[in-house]
Amino acid sequence: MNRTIDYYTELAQRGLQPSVQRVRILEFLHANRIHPTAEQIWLRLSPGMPTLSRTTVYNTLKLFAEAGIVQTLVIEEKEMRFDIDTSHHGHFSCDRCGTVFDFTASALSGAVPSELDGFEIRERHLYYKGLCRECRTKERRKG
Amino acid sequence: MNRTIDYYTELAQRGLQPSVQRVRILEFLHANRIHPTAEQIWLRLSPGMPTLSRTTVYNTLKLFAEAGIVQTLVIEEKEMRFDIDTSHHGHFSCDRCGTVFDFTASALSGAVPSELDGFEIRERHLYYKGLCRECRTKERRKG
DNA sequence: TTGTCTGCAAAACATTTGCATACTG
DNA sequence: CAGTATGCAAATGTTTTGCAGACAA
Repeated sequence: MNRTIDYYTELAQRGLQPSVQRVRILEFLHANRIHPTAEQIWLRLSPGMPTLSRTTVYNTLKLFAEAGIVQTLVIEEKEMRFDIDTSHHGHFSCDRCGTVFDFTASALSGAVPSELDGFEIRERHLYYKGLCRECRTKERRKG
Repeated sequence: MNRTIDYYTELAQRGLQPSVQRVRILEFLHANRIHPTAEQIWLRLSPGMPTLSRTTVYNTLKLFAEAGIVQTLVIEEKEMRFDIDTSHHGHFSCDRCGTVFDFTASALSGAVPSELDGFEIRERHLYYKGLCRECRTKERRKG
């Protein structure tokens, strides 16, 4: 089974033109569950596609977000991250190594507080920050 | 009772030099619970303090954040918001008017999932996005 | 007087925009 | 052929940095 074809048809079925760039970006997101930034995607794909521009990566990610293919995470200042897993889950961002971890979060599926009655909720995000296990160990060693 | 004096001593007690700029920014944050951006604070204070620079506003907010006087919200892309209320609560950001609302969120005080065992959690944020009551009504009127 | 704070100008950085060229149906 | 996608270069907007002068303990 050919994955490239899978993603090609996935895009086509959603009514999006399955250009080479879009298929490769979608492929990358499925294969690399690292909540990448646009820059990371570009850095990893451009060696194999020398003409790929950052603009296209940005355009494509915006398109994917609007189509509901990815969710956008604004957990850190400055750069946005993209998650191909659009299910409800929490995100932990390590202040030291920058890695973003997933964790299960039932709070995101529960009832909405009455203070928000009448509000239309489109997105729910639960973000934790701190030190991941590995970085915490390293910090302790240093002092 | 003189509020300016209160904030002056609050800063002094925390070991921060209570400069005119810092007192005014602290005062503004207490009086305007709007989760302002650095730019908003500068826009509102500079008419009364013509020499106030954006740099000072940024420096001061960073200082306040490090001192635990404010919490920083990265709910929206691009600009950071500052909240003088450092207690556990959720934030709702309206996609249309940009207003950030508070809501009670017990999920932020509960237990941490076992997936994060060994992690050091320093911050927890719950962000909702969508349309606030008022904007939802307006959207419906438009069709 | 010695270190810290302020504020200007310039830099840094992620993202967006304008537009010409290249695809694709 | 008509419409959409790509990609370069330039613009945008927020935040940071370098540095000189002002201020405070």
